[in-house]
Amino acid sequence: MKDQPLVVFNTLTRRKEDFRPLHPPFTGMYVCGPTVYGDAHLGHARPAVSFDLIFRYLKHIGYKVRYVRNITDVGHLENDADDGEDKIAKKARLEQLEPMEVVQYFTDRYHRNMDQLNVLRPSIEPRASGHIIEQIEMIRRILNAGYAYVVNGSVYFDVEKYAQKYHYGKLSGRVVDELLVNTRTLEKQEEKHNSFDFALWKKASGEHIMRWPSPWGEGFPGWHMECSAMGTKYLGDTFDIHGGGMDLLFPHHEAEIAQSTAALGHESVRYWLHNNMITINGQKMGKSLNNFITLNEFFQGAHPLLEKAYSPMAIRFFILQAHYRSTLDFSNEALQAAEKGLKRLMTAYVTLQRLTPGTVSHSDVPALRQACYDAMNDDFNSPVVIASLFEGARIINSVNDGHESINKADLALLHTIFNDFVFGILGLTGEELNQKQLVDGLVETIISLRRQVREAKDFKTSDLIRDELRRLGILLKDSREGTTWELE
RNA sequence: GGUCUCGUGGCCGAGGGGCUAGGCAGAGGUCUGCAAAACCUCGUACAGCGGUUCGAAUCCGCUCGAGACCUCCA
Repeated sequence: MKDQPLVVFNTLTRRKEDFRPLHPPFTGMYVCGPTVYGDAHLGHARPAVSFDLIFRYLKHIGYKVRYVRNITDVGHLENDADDGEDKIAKKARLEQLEPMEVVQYFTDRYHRNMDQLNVLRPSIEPRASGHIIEQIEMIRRILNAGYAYVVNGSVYFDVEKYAQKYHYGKLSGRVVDELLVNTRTLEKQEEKHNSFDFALWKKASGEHIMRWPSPWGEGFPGWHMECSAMGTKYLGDTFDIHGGGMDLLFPHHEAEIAQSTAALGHESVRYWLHNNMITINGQKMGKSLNNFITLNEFFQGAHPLLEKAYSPMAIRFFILQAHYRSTLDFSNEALQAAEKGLKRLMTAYVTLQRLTPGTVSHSDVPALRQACYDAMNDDFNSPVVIASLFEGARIINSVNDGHESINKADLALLHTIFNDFVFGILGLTGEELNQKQLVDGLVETIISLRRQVREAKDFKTSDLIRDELRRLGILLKDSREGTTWELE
């Protein structure tokens, strides 16, 4: 079952293809990571969880995966691709911090959020600012190949020239002639030959603080350069998978293809995988619409649109219940449904631990396992995996209730299925109860029961309760106002 | 305006020419001191209109509606 071909939907061909890595058992995957100028929101969780699922599954079926996910800390501009302020630099100016302080702060917070979601760390997490040399080198190669031009200390990609030999727009379906008509003409773009040309290197103006020396003067790299440079640096000139959000298809990924092809003479990426968006009230949740809810807000319930707090695992499960290429609509109702479904699955797992085998099985457990692999092999169809796992939960509960039985081999298989898929591949974890809340609640409950006993003048029982708690290190103190407690 | 998606029962979501997922919510039942959990049963959904076909939610066309990208966004 693991030997069945894995089929993935390649955005480049718009169809499902057999996944055949270049150098099995090794495979490489590059995914566009966050620009660290703010807290991660639910939209950021989608690619993180989706590609975590893919990373986990590839490893599960035996690949040695090198997973590269970058941190964008320079070059990502606001407003338009060539003349906005750098997002990081802007934040630094507003907060009166060094840009790298902003980067460190939000990178740390991003990592914390990803850990909470049980998203595995990538194998390599390169930063754009740490790869200026590689980017300059790649720009030089593009220039040498004749697909870029220098103007006044900046370097631009020559899309028209490139399009004469290669297919610009092959990933996103854009047509160069139409781009000319449809691309907005923006201010201060007179340096470019064509409006659709994009910056590889930008000259730094006087007040620009994030700047590096280059053959073309002091400046900084264009946003698209980092991924081309770092992807090929760590995964080779040709590598298997490149992922990211669908909103990056154009221009970001299209530009990446053009850059790599111009510099190397061939494309770098074999399979392009794109996750869809999370919507809120039918619209994409994103920075620009200012309709996003951060992960921390979800975890704390601290947002007007949230009826309550949602645990990281509820969020993860919510995301996995939809296929990664479908839009997923946020609502409190949907989130609460996910929360309850997750609880049902986890409770079944606990029940599974105390099941004892019988002589016959009434349910087809091997078929269940097969269904899980079939679903994953069909472009990572996690919702179908989850449906099968719920069938597993049904079997567990029925056996537990004595409505059916399961033989020894099938019981062992059920353990394997849950361990492999629930924890290993879907990456779900049991919710940890908040220990402090739990202790507080328990002690308060005991104190209130003891009060009833005391009111009934049953001091023998009330003293017994106090002594037993004291043995655990919990000291009860009775006073006129009532009973308080503390840990000794 | 261009390119491209998508419209599935109260909600979320798979599937994708005949075998009609799953979760949540709801109804009934079993169990039960009560409750919870669990199990069983139930609703018979595919935007509309045509067409192809023995047969369409699934293919084709049109209409309506929603969204994404075309500018930074995961």
